[in-house]
Amino acid sequence: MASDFYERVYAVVRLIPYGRVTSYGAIARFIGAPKAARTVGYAMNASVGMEDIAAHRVLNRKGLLTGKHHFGGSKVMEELLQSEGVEVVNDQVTHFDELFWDPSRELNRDNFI
DNA sequence: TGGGTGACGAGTC
DNA sequence: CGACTCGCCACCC
Repeated sequence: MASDFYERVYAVVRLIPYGRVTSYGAIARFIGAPKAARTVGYAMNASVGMEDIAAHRVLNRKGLLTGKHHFGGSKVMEELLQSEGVEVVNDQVTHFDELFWDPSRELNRDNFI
């Protein structure tokens, strides 16, 4: 079975609203492992193939599509975001600060920890 | 068991 | 600003 850490990551990713984005670090903070942002990315890598995991809505702290190469194609991630109305230019989400969805601010931590 | 790795982030220069 | 370095932590040989 997947580790509890992975389960928490997936649980948060599943709650990212349509057309919104967040960052690996934000998820890491929310699940109680603020220093494990890299591991969150590792967990997302393992989520490739899970259709209920919107991994394309998770970016790095700058709003850069750093994980696009893990989507099977270099443009798949960008197309998924654009299909949700998220504008992407040069592998970067425009208006990232407005589209940013912070789980530790929008969610109740008590439901996860 | 030990060591390398990476879809990151923060600090420095 | 951008480019570099270092720390972090779960996971895979």
